[in-house]
Amino acid sequence: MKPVSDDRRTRRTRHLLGAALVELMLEKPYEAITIQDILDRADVGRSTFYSHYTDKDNLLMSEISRVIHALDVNVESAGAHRSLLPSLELFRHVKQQRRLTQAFLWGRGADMLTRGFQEQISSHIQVSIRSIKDSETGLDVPLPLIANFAASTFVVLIRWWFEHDLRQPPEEIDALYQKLVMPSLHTLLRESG
Amino acid sequence: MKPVSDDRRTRRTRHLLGAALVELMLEKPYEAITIQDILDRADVGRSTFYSHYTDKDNLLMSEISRVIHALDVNVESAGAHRSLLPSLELFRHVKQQRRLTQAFLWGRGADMLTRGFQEQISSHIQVSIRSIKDSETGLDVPLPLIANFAASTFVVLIRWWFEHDLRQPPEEIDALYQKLVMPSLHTLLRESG
DNA sequence: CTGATAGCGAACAGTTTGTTCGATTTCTAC
DNA sequence: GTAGAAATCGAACAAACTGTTCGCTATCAG
Repeated sequence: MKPVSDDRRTRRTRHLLGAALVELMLEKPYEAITIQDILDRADVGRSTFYSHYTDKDNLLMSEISRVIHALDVNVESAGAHRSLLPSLELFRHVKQQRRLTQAFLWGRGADMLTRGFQEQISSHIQVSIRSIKDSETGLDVPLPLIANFAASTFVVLIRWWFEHDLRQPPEEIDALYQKLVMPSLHTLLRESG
Repeated sequence: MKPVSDDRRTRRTRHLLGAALVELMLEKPYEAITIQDILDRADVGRSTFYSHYTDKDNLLMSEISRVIHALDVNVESAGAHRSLLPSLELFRHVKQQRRLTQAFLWGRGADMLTRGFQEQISSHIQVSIRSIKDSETGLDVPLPLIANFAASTFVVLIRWWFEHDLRQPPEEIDALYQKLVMPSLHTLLRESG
C-alpha cells in the first residue's frame, strides 16, 4: 500500500531514506549501493521502502529534485535576476553545499544533475534573452541546445573544481566559466540582435 | 583460466560478446542488461565469459576502447591535421557509424565515451596549440579543462543530433559546434598569444 | 597428427530483489 | 485522552542474477 497522507511518519521515513542514500553515495559509488544498505543505514523496514519508492533510481531522482529545488530557491533569493546567467551564485551555492553536491557529482547522479541544471538554466536564459531581444526566433543556434551547452559546461567545471578539492574561490571558477561560455553566447546574441 | 593465446577461437568469442552487448544496448538501457542476456544473445558459455572479462563493465570498457580507436584511425586517415580540431571529420564518422554510436550514447556509455573523446581531443588541441604558440603556459584556462569542455560539448551536440534523428547533415552540426566552442578557444588563444 | 588451449554446461552457494501479510506503532482529529 | 485510520515492521518467500568450479569436448597451431 502506498502512503497517501503526509504524516510526520511519512516525512520522517522519506527523510531517513534520502539521507541514508546521500551518506552512502559519499562512501561508495551509486551502483554499488544496495537497497539493503539503505535500509540498514536508515533503519527502515523493507516493505516501507517499497511503499514509498519503486526503485533505488526512484529514490535518487527524488533526491536530485530536492537538491535542484533547494538550489533554485537559494539562487533566486540571492537576487540574481540581473545577469544573463547567475553562475557565480550557483558556484557559491555548490561550495556551500559541498557534501551534498559531492554525493551527486559522479556516476548516475551527474546525468540527472545536468538535466536539472539544464531546465533551470534554460528558463533563466530564455528570460534573459527575451529581455534583450524580445524573441529568440532570430537565433541560429536553438535555445535548448544553448541551454544544454551551458549546463553541461557547468557540470564540467564543478567536477573539475571538486577534483581540485575546491581550492579556488567561487569567483575564480566563475571567471573560468565566463571565459569558456560567454564568448559564444555574446557572439550568438550580437549576431542575432 | 584466462585465455592467453590470440586464437581464432578467442577472437570469435570476444567478437560475439561485444556484438551482443551492442545489440542489447540498442534495445534496452545498459543497466537493465544482464550477463545472462549477453550469454544468451552471443550463445557463449557462462564460464567462457568470465574467462575473458571480469565484469559487464569490463566488457563495456573494452568495447568503448574499440569504438574510440576506430574513430581515431578513421579521423586520422581522413587527413584532419590542419584544423585546430577535426570536428567535421568526427561528426561524419559518427553519422556513418550511427548504430554503433547510438548504443553508447546513453547511460553509462556516454560517460566513458566522453572520457575517450576527452583524451583524444586533449592531445589534438595540445598539438595544435603548441604549433601556434610553442607552449601552453600562457593560457589562463588550464588545457585539460579546455579539452574537457570541448569534449563534453561534443557529446552534447551528438546527443542533440541523434534526438533529431540525424536529420541535419554533418556540416550543419559542425557549424553549430563551431559557434558554441570556437569563440572561446579563439579568445583564449588570442589573449595568451 | 598431436599436444595444448579454449569453450561448454551443469551445478552450486551467496546476494539481491520485490512482494505478501498479520501484528504493532504512531498519527490526526475530535 | 481516546478512537479509528494509516504507516511501519519484520519475517518469510520465490525469483533472478552473480561468480566460481570442474570434468568433458571441440578446436586450434604447427
